[in-house]
Amino acid sequence: MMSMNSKQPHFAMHPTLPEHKYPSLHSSSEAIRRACLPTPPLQSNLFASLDETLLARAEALAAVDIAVSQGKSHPFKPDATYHTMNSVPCTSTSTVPLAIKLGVTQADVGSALANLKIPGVGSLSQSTICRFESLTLSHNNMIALKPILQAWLEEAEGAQREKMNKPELFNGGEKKRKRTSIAAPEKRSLEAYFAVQPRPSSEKIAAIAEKLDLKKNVVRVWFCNQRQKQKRMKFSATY
DNA sequence: ATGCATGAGGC
DNA sequence: CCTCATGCATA
Repeated sequence: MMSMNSKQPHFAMHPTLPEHKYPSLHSSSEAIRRACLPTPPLQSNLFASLDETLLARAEALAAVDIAVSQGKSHPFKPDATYHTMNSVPCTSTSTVPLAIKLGVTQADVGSALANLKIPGVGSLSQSTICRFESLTLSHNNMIALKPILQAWLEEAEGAQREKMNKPELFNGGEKKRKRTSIAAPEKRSLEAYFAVQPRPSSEKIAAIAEKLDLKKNVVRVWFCNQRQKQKRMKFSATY
C-alpha cells in the first residue's frame, strides 16, 4: 500500500562508504553481505522509507554542494521527506519503532548488536539507536549503520527474544561525568556569535568565554557541537 | 530525546 | 584544533 516506484537501494555500492571506522564493512562477512543486499520483502516498511530518505538526502546534499560551489543559496524547498521519515514508526520513548513488535527497547537493540558477532561491530548506546531512528545521525553514519541494524532485525525476527544485560564494566570510582548546563542568555549570545563566525579562532573563543564567564573548553566544544548539528539541520530546516 | 563531552584520526 | 562517531547524564 505504498508507492509502486521500485527504487533500488543501491547504497551497498556507495563509493565512499566508511573509513577506518568501519573495517567490518570492507570485510567479506556473510552477515554483512546479506545485510547489504537490497531491502528484503519482509519488514520492508521501515527500511524502504529509510532508503528513500537516504536517497533524498544524498540528492539534497549534492544540491547543497553544487549550490554552494556556485555561490548560491539553498535551491530546494522545505524537506517533506524528513517529516515523512519521522512519522513512519516514530514513537515516544522506551519502545523502539524498529523493535516495537519485538517488544524491546532502544537500549536492548543497541546492546544486542554485539551478539551479531559481526567483526568490528560491538554494541551501541540507546542514544545512537534513537538518533538512527529519528534520522539525526550524519548521512554517512546512517548508511554505515543501516546494514548493521538490518542484520539485527533479521536476527531478532528469527531468534525470538533474548534479553541481554549490559555488563556494567568495572566501576573504579564514582566519577560520574557532569554535564555543564549553559544558561539561556549565554546560549543566545553563543548563537549570535555563531551566526557571524561558526569557526572562531582560539583567541576569539577565549574572548567569548571570558565575556560569558564560561570555561574556554566549554565554548570550544559548544562550537564543535553546533557545527555538527548544523550539518544535520540542513535537512530538517524549514527555510 | 537531546545537550555537552570524549576520543580517534587527520592535517 | 578540527571533524566525526558515539555516549553519559539529564530534562
